[in-house]
Amino acid sequence: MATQRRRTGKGSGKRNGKANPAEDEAVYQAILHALLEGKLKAGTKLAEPPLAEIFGVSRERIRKVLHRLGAERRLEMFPNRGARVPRPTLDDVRSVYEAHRVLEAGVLTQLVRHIDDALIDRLNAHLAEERAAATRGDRAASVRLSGAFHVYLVEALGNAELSRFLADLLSRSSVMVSVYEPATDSICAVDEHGAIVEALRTRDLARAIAVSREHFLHVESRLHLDDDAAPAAEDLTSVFAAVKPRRRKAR
Amino acid sequence: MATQRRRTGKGSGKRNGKANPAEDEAVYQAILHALLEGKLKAGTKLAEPPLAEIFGVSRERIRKVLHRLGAERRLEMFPNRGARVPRPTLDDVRSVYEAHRVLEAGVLTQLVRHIDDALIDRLNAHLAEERAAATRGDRAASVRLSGAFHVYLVEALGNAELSRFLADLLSRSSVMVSVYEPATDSICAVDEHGAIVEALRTRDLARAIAVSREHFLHVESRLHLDDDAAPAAEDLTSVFAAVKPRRRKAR
DNA sequence: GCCATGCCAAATGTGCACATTTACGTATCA
DNA sequence: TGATACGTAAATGTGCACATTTGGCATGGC
Repeated sequence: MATQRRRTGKGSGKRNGKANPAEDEAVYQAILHALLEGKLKAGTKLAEPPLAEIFGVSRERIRKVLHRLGAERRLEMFPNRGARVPRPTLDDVRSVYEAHRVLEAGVLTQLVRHIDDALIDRLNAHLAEERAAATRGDRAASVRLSGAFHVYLVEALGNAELSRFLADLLSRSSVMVSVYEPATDSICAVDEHGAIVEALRTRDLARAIAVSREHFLHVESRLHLDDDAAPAAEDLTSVFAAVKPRRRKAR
Repeated sequence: MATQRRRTGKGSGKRNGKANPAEDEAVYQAILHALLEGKLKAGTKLAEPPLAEIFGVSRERIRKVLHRLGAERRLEMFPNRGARVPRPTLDDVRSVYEAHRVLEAGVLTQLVRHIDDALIDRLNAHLAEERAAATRGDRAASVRLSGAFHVYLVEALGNAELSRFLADLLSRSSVMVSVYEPATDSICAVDEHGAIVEALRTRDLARAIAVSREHFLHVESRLHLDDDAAPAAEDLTSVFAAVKPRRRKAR
């Protein structure tokens, strides 16, 4: 078996250098969720030492995660000056929405060529779910299903590149929505989704694109700059208090 | 060894650990270029120690670059087993081409709403360049300008998200082209580009999309699986011989 | 009173020394 | 002879110590 070689010095029961890829993912998911939920105020600095202390992992692990999030443009990285929560401008938000609009126009163009009854049925089933959630006033489900509708459209093409791009856009817009919160009922109106499906069923591409466009403009028009209405916090400890796998003890 | 340290230039610190962020970028660009140029055979393992030796930098530097390339899906990462040059299937290639096709359909849809004479003039000027390169037989310029045409179309929208997505698709397809090399004259036929511009000028969206679609299908049809025709090498030293910033002891 | 300068604590960046895992050659046995 | 087990070398993963940089604060000069 393994020769038990204990490193002298700071062992003291704590796990020293072991491979644990799950820990990376846990920290990554925790910070990502905090970003997506809007729990972190825009401009907040994410320093390595306090995060390492909060999560009870080494600084290098935090470091790796922060750089990964930076590469995904979910954090703003400043050389030698650390990572900060990005402060998206209203133009940034419009850019994401426009990209989603343009993408969906292309998707619809491709869809009308390959659409079949089975897909129409699936989309209608999804619409039924959306309506059910709306009628019973389940706002969380409504928001989720509204986003899922657009995911359905893209995934109907079965193209991994397009699906990935849409997922990126959606996660990005969800962050921004927390800043420029619409705070209205549901993000997407179900009847607009239904109109898109109906246009697809009749292979009316021009109408499908027009409805989709109006739909996105409608959603976009609800955005408004609302600076200090966001309940986001700056205190990292309170933000990550719930998901703390810490092993270290307090000093 | 040599205690001589230069402040300027790339004084590749072997024993001395100094900050040099430009070195990261140099290594990254070198490997990325090798990938884009198709110099690396699909399936080749990129181990850290030999690369560190070749570039004359520390292993951690190589490590960081490899992981970055893995996050960009330009390398295949296997936990505890290193990085390998991906081996794209023909379906992968078709997926990228289809994504490009779908994206451009959306871009054209948006473009016909905002197009003006100045843009038409710029596009025509670009077409003239393409024709000039084609008539003088400059294949390298033809390929470059052909790709730039599609970049022009997207950048006319001024949307950073869409531009980034297209750049990603283009770099990905250029890698794949080296595997499934078309080896024909030019990637894009100039007259097809001209037809797109003409359709845009007359605001004929349906025709623009149809031409674009045919254009992409035309390019895609040239692809063919050509296993061992690729001149890619497996020997890392020879691949990176030209871009070796390594410092010798005494010279 | 205000700006410039220098010092110090904290944070970031990096090389290095291990631990762990994988790959591979060799020996042993059925 | 072939397949399995084993031991060793190499490669990957990680924590740690240290260099470098940054930001703030105090001091002193104008």
